[in-house]
Amino acid sequence: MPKVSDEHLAARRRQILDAAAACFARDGFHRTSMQDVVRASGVSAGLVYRYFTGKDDMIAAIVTEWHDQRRILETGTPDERVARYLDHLAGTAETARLSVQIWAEAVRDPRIRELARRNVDDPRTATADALRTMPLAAGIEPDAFARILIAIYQGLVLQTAWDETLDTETYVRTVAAVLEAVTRP
Amino acid sequence: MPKVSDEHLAARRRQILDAAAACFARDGFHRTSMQDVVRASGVSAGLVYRYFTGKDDMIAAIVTEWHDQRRILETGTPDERVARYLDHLAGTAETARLSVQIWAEAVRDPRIRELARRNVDDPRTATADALRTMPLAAGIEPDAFARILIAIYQGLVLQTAWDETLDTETYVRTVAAVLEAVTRP
Amino acid sequence: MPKVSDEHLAARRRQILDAAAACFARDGFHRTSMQDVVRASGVSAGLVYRYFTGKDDMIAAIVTEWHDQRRILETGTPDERVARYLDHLAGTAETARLSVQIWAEAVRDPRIRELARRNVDDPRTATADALRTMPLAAGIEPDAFARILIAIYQGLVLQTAWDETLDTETYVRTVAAVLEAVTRP
Amino acid sequence: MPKVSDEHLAARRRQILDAAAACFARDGFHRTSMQDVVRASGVSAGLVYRYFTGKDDMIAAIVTEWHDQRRILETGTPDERVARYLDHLAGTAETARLSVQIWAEAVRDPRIRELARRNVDDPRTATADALRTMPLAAGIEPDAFARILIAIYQGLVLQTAWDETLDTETYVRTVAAVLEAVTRP
DNA sequence: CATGAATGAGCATTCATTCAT
DNA sequence: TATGAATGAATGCTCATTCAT
Repeated sequence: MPKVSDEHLAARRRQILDAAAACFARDGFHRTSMQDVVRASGVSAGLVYRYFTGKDDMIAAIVTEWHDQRRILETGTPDERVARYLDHLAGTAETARLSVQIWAEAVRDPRIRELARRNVDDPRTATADALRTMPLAAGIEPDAFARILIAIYQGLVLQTAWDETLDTETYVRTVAAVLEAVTRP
Repeated sequence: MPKVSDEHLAARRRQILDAAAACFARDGFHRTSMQDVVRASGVSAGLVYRYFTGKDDMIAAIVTEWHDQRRILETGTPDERVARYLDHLAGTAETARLSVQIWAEAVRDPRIRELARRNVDDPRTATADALRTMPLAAGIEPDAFARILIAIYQGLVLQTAWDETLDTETYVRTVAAVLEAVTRP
Repeated sequence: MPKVSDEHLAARRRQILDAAAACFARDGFHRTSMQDVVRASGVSAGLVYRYFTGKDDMIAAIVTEWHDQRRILETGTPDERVARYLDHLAGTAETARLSVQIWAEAVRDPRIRELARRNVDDPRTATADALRTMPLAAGIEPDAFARILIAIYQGLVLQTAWDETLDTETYVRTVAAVLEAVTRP
Repeated sequence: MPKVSDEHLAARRRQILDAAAACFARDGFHRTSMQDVVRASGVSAGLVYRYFTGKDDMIAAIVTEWHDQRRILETGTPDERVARYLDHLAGTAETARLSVQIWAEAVRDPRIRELARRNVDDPRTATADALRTMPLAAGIEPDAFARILIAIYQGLVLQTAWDETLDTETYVRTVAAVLEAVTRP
């Protein structure tokens, strides 16, 4: 019985998942056929179904990995968190495109929506807690401002998904200036 | 002779388009079958094709209407624009969900992407011009800050699409406070 | 009650039938939609169904008219018949194309096949009778040669349907020479 | 691993193509639905599309095979060609019916028309060349008489398509006698 | 008499999934 | 383990026909 190593299994799974992610980022979940994934991954149709129970399972795996990208804003000193937040504003275009597809899927699939919302809520709560320890400009509600910071991140992801040439550097600098103006009144 | 009135024709088109928009907002463009639209609109399959050449044409019509929702930030005094911008932060959940589906579609369809980008770029340019006439906090680049305002709008749309209960009021007030902090240094 | 004249009715019917024949000759019966006929005839969809019970009825009407084009070889002196036969070898391309479509339809529709076969058999029998009164070259069976003359006619119709530029004149002259060689041994 | 043999693949293709040809011969190309072909071939709907890109491709394959039935009159001594020509006058009824359907399709599809015309022109040219080396009865133009021989063939195909009981033997004998009368003046 | 909006069954085709090898 | 041929339900769309006006 050709029992192969766990590394081999994991590598195969990665190979399929990466190919699928590339397809999904480009064409969306529903315009990507399993044949597309099969072709892109270089394995056979049958094999895909030994690693994933079906298309939905594959989507779930990709969404789960995407979901784990949060936690950026949940640990460290406020300054560290700000630095990491600003860093992450500049992501790759493919990641951005995949995110947008997942956002759309979150609209119709409650389980994905749950994950997507936690990707907003967990960092937001953590950020709001941090903001409450700081002096804030007049009228700034910590919780709402935390939500605004998430929105700024999401908006940039969206704009990056549509325009690879977008100059994130100036954008990041100005976000920093906004943070400065609001938290150092 | 059943050469019916133009109003009737327009109303029929609306009826189909509204039903389609509701389907698309809920399930996305590709998970919505024409049968779904047919069922939701209450007309027959054949009739849909008298008003639209096909599914793509229907999507195009919906995207075009969505695209015309911009121009909010392009006319009036700065104060009027700010008021209108803040007003529009609080949209309906269905509109938000449809927007997210269109964003996702914009990733794969260049024509839709073009419209989506213009929905960002036209207001952004107009806003940046207005910002240049105002005193700004240190480090705030007019163009980047205009983009941030769009991002804030987009982020709220996204969060509204996932969570109907989201309290937009506090959010809007805090956005106003951010504007205050940045433009009245 | 707007009771119109019989001439009007007949003219309307002709108008529709001619438009239909043109469509059928170009695209065949099954690639021509009723919408095509409606468009080509310039009347409304509903009106077509006041003159014909349906598409099949319209086809039947056209096939019946086509069927009445036989009888060429059934009356007159042998010489007159030969002259008329040779004359009819050179038909218009549109008529030829319509004939080919009818032939194909005759393969699947027994009623049309019956008419098509009578278009072969009636002239054939009449011709064979005439041939039996003439001296024939060695080995020429009157009935088979009559069939051959029909075949020659059909073959030219077919070749005309595919090639409008076909030179029928030389062809007709050589058919006459064949007749000469066979009937004047 | 079900990388099945090439023979298996070819056999499957044949199975589908034969079933399709039978359907097309009986009902014509446009009255035959893919479901009909699927039913007749005994395979699933999906499988048909692994062997043919669509209905048009299947028609093209059948027409191409049909087209290769020419060349009968292009090689060998004149006597051999005559023998083969007379042999082929007696074809099967199904082949005849398929030919008629292809002829009709040739009227509307320029690519099929091209093949159909070459099925006339290639043998005709070869035959005319052969005829030019022979003594001919008065008034017989080699090229026109070659065309007449094609017409005789086509006419018999057509009459066979409508009438399976047609006695081809007498017909063939009389065609031979005509050839005799014309080429041995 | 005449219109053309409306119908819905039927069509060609795709695609997630299975299973014999 | 790995393959890819095979399945069949579902999709977007067309079209002959009807009927309210």
